[in-house]
Amino acid sequence: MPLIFKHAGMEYNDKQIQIMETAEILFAEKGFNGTSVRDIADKANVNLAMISYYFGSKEKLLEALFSYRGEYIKLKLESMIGNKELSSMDKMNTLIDHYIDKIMSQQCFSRIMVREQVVNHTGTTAELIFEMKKRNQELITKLIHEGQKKGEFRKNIDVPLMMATLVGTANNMVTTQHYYRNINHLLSITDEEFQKHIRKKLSQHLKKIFKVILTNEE
Amino acid sequence: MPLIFKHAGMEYNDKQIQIMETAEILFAEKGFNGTSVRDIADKANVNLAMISYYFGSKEKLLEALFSYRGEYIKLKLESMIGNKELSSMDKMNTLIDHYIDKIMSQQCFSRIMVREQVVNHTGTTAELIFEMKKRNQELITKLIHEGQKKGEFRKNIDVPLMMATLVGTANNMVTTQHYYRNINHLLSITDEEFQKHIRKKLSQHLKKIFKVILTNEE
Amino acid sequence: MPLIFKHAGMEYNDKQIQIMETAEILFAEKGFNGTSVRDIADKANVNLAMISYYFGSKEKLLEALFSYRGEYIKLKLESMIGNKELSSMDKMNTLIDHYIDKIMSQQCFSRIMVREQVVNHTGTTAELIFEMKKRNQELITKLIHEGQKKGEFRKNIDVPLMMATLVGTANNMVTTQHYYRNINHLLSITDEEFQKHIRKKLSQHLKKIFKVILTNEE
Amino acid sequence: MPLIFKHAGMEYNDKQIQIMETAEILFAEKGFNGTSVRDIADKANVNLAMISYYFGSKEKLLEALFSYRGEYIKLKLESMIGNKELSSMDKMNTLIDHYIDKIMSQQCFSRIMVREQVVNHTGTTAELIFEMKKRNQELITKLIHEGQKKGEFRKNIDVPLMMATLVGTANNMVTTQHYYRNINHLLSITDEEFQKHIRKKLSQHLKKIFKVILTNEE
DNA sequence: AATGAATGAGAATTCATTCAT
DNA sequence: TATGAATGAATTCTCATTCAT
Repeated sequence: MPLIFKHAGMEYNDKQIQIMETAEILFAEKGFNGTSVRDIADKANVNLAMISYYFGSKEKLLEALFSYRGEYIKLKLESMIGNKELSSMDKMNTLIDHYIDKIMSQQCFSRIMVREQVVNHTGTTAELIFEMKKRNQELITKLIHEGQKKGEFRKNIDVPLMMATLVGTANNMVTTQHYYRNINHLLSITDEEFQKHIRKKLSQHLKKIFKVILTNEE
Repeated sequence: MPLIFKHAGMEYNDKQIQIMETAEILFAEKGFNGTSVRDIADKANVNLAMISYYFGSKEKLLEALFSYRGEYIKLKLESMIGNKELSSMDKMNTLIDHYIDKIMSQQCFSRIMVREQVVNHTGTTAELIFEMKKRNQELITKLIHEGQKKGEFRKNIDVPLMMATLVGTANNMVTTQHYYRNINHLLSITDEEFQKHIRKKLSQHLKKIFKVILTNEE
Repeated sequence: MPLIFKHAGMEYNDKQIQIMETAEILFAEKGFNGTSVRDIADKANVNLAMISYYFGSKEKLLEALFSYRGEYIKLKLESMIGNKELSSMDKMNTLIDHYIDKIMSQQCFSRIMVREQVVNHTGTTAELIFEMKKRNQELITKLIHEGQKKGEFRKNIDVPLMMATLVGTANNMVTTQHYYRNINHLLSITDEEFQKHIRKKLSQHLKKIFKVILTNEE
Repeated sequence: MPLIFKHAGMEYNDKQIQIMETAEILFAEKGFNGTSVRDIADKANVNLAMISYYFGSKEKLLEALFSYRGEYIKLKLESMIGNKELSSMDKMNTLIDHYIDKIMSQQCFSRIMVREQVVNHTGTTAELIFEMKKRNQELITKLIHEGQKKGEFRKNIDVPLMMATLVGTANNMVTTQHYYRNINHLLSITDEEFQKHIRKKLSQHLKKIFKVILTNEE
């Protein structure tokens, strides 16, 4: 059984990646429970039994997907924290763009995360999400403390609430973009242009909000 | 057949409400596909066949739940729009509190909505959500136009983006509140107090944000 | 329970007849097992429970239908047997027309009989069919003996085989009439005309056949 | 998925044949709707899920059975049509025997066909029956035209009516054979002998009838 | 290392019937 | 006498997983 070796710094072969990326699309589209392993096998053009063979179970496939997709933000964050040449607000703005970039470029995964977060908070997946969240929040808190120390940011910043706005707004846009496109008469532009448009709008919008949250005294 | 009379102004009997409210809890906890009708029947202490008997199918039960829970905001909104004694900003602040109130007091239903919005945008449920969203957005747009005409609000307000922040932030808080409670050392207070705390925090936070979005020229 | 009085010379009230005639149409269309009592109740515009109330069970409803429809041929046959003014061949031809008339005018019931005959030969319905068949066969055998005694008919007539041709041909025409209409380019005439056409054709056809069977010495 | 390869010239593996032949017996005995897939699985000694696995659904199992059993007559007919050494009447007599042989040797399937023909004329099964019927009728019509051209057969032969007698008589005998055996005092002979007896009787009977239909002028 | 065949468990739904009123 | 509400049993079908090869 090749299942054992998948831990910590796990690496996946082509077949496994192919399966995970297909599963990602289907999970995003129909939900975890709404997707059968047969659906995944068919769409990924692999043998049905291969999914159990490589991942052990459907549940573990989801966990693998989380470990495969979840490493992204951390790296970006860590590399930035120590940088002395940037102001704390610059860093925060960069961070906002990183979050937007992650959510927008991994829309399928974002949808899955949103769904999984909503349901009951037990199981390995929930733990993975929790860990990810916690780690990110710690780094951001560090960044904010830094800004507070430098006098750039005001005191009494409720980090989780602030993050709820960042993540909540971006995720909400991802899940309601078809509606946004309708309302704002953006049906004629290409999808690529539309994605760019949303990113820009989100970026301006959230930066403006964050500026108020982080600096406005009153 | 008791199925027929469920249209427009639909009224539900005690058994039906009992089933819907049980389903709501379970759907929120385990997702629609993760909940079996047997789960619902068991928890609601009704016969398994009664669910099909009263609602026709699991899908239609969800739809019934939407029609049962979805009428709330509209009424609140409509009654406020015409009020001449309030400033537009007052109305908007009232609206924010209404949204928070709805999302916080119907947390299970909010979770279900979030999940359903994430998956594929077809089917009766999706249509119901779409209609609800559209109706609300139209009323809010009206309110904003009113404020713009009076000079209270600035031009160029992106309503869907603004709503994404309102709804996205509140929903994100609902789904991550256990985490919030941990981080902010609020484990000792009662749940009731905690809920009150969140509401207050959310209210302040979103009102502050909205003030900037709606008035700040820059 | 009003079930008791339904035996022997049973009489049915309007509601019961309404139910039986609706059931007859549906049984013919979708088969006994393919028709639910709910289907019947809906189509007959009666309360669902009324069917059990009046007939005891779905099975007994079918039996009632058989007793309601099955009395027809016997009477016709009996009244003819003793008639001394007709030749045996005349009687046989009249009999053929009676059978055709019965099968053609009660097509739904004929279909049901065909279906029920095909399945396993146990149960009250099977017994009813068997009784009916036996009685008819006895009368016909009497008629044939009469003809043989008079020298009109030849010896060695296999009555069941002969009846198989009479009943089998007519039933086959009933169940494949849509096909017959296609093949013979009779799509433009009215249904009434078409039914008349089939009856006439069947009558000529079977009389010709019977003449050979009954008289040709070979 | 083993479902895909079942098209046109379809071949079935042992398990599939085992299932189909068991289903055939049960469908003949209790009707399609009267037989549950569980019945079939139990009697065929296969896993319940295997039936869906191999055939997709109960309905498709019936269709498979039709495709498995329905190819028989066509081949016999086609190989005979062109034969120049036989008279048209010889061919017709051979045809009669072929039909009798098919119906008598595949009694279960014949019963199923009779039942399915009786109910509503929609769905794949109905289409399969229709196609089969049409094809056979066309070949027989060809044969009759040949006989008419040669002066062997009279004009104005109603083919569907003639076929109704052939098929209707044989099917009626199949479904009422237990009754026939009773009446004609054939209870002491073995089943094998009885079957042979019926075939012979049917053959003589139908050939005699066909001779009249096809040649007798008046 | 990879897979076709198979399966036990459980899914949603329908059904004929019952029963209190 | 008639019926709305209710239900236990059975239905077909799908599912994730296993296992021999």
